[in-house]
Amino acid sequence: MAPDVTTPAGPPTPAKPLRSAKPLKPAKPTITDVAREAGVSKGLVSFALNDRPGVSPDTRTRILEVAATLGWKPSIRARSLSESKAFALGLVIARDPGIIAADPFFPAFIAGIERVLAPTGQALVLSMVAEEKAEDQAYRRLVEGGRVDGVILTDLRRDDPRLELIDSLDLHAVTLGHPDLPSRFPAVSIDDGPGIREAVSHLIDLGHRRIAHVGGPRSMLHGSRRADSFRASLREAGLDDSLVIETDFTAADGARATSELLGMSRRPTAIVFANDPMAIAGLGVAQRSGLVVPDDLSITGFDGSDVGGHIHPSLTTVTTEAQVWGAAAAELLLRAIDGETVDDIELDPARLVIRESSATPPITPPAE
Amino acid sequence: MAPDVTTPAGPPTPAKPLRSAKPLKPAKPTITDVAREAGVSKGLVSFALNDRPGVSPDTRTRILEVAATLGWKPSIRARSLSESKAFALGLVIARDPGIIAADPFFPAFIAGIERVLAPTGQALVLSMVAEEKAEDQAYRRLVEGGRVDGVILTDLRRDDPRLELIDSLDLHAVTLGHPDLPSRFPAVSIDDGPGIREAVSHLIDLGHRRIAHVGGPRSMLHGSRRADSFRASLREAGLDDSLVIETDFTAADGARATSELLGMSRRPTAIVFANDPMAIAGLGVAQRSGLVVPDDLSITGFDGSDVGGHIHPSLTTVTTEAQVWGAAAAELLLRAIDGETVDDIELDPARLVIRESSATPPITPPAE
DNA sequence: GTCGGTACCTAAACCGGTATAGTTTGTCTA
DNA sequence: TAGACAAACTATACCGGTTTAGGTACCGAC
Repeated sequence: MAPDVTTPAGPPTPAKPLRSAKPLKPAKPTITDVAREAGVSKGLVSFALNDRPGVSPDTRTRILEVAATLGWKPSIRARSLSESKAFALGLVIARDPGIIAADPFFPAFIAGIERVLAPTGQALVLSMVAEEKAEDQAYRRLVEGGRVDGVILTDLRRDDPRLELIDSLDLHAVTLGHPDLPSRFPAVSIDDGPGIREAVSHLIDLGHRRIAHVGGPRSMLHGSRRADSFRASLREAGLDDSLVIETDFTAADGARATSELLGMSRRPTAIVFANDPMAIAGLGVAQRSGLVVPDDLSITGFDGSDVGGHIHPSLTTVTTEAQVWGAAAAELLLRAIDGETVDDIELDPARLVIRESSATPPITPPAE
Repeated sequence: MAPDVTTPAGPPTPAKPLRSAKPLKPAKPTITDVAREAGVSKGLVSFALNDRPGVSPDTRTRILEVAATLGWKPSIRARSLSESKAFALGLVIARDPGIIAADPFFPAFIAGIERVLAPTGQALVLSMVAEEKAEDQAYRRLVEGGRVDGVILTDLRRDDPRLELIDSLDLHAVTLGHPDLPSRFPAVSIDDGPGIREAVSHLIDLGHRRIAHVGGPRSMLHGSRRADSFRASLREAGLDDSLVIETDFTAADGARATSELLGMSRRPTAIVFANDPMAIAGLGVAQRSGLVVPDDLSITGFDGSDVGGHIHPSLTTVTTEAQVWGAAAAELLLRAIDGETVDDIELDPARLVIRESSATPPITPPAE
């Protein structure tokens, strides 16, 4: 037999140095493959796989078996196009990464969303933008290509323009907390009020009379609502409610606010912070200026963090179940997308966890 | 003509009470609408919109104008199906939400990814699972339906089974850090070594001779590498390198490890922690047991957090630029997906930031 | 005058599902 | 024994893009 000239004779070709040593790609099966293998039409396979009537029991099991042995998995891409659905939810976080990093809320919240989404085969598309002005674009990007079926709106603001935007984009949504505008979107909310009130009355019970609040931005609804609850609690007790300082939720700004409060001629004996990172930073400022917490100054946080329980003194804080929020929001949104008319959900109110950073005030009021 | 009995005659049906008061939905335009409006074929519109040759300049501009006035936006769903691409990247985070919450790394990392992704129109699909065993499922879900074109692998472990898994799933990937197995995936890495070495020699320069390390899980590569660097630095200085305690990265476990170290007969005068939350918890333990930091004990953290700079004393730490990591990883992965052959990227090594929690050790060594 | 080539454009297939109209088969009824 | 009707199944259109195979028209060249 003549040597084959097309492939030069010689030593057996050494295995060519593939970057990936995979010779043949499995080429994952489509519904057409299943149909051919089962000897039925494509449409019938679709029926069988979606548990719809009009398929004889025998045929149905045969189709399912073939699909299983072939390892068939539905293509979300095809299904998306065909059903005009994305099978995904969107979450846009519009905060400076530095702030989010310090805030234990989002990771737990996202974990809660995932817990609900995973079993349904849906996915979470996350978009994180630094500035609020880029937020519009983020939502537009998500919806324009049809990437998501709905979004979860966090960090609601006063007169939040996103409500209008989402509405105009014809998208489903749920809000975290009740917006201050009429909204056609269901809301998942926790009443911050009881937690703040608990914190304030805890401090009053201990004997504090000058209590300050280091709050979040008033432009954010939960920020302003915590401040409102704080003021209301103090007024009801007949105390001065004017010691409220607004911050941007960062540890740095929390430290600044604390310095300001401690520099007053009649400084407060207790400070209620709107989140844990600020409380921890405030604790640092107090200690730095020679005060002993809680002997000279009591401190409470919000949104219980892991570290708060381990610092010295450990932080009295108001805990919220971020995971439960996430799960509830995802569940509600999925149902809304499914066409159900859904109602708002009220979750259990935030609760105070008393630890070491709060105690009776000094007997002689400071600087008086 | 006999009255139609199928639809009973009667007053005109009143407008049904819509929940949304939007009468007509805009029905966003497709490429076919553009084609009809511009008087050309669908295919030509596709050519014009994708800057491909074969379209006369006049026609091209006309098509683009029509597309603009109609407000046409490409459907990612259709494009996905047609091009067999998802136009999305996946990130699976397999840690307990509590740990992630305390760790400032991920938010910044994700922000970095977004910064690269947003301009390209791609999206980030996030999956967060609590247990490692659910991880496989998470990756499978992402890839099966074709939701992502590639994934970013964080928290590499020893003999990480995911490398094999991703490979078998025929997916693109980048790893954060070099895996300990041969891998066909490009890696983005920061050498933790210099940061740890800087921290150790900083402490040695201050006069410390008994230095301990509270490290991450040895099963995680960056955990064990930090520990290795720590040991090597000490050995090179001729010091005891045996004081290494393994933790799970949580503040609670950091506190436990610190207690253990401080309870020793000859306790260390300095502790190098593998992350900031553990360092802060460790600081709490030290203070609780009556030690003054940094006079009696020096402490360093890792992965500089926002709060670390505001506690008292402020935390000496090793900073890593998580945002830069994220951006680099996303960029690399996009290029790999595009078919380019890409090389590993080495980022600037982590650097020590000296603050207040490190100082000269006490003159009389403790408990001796 | 026609041949070849290029520039511009159309028609139609394709991606992998779902939805719907229509066909076959069998059974029950009149 | 035809007609009605339901069950089981097939064929095909459709979602909205991309891609490829053709098809004109116009050009210069021989």
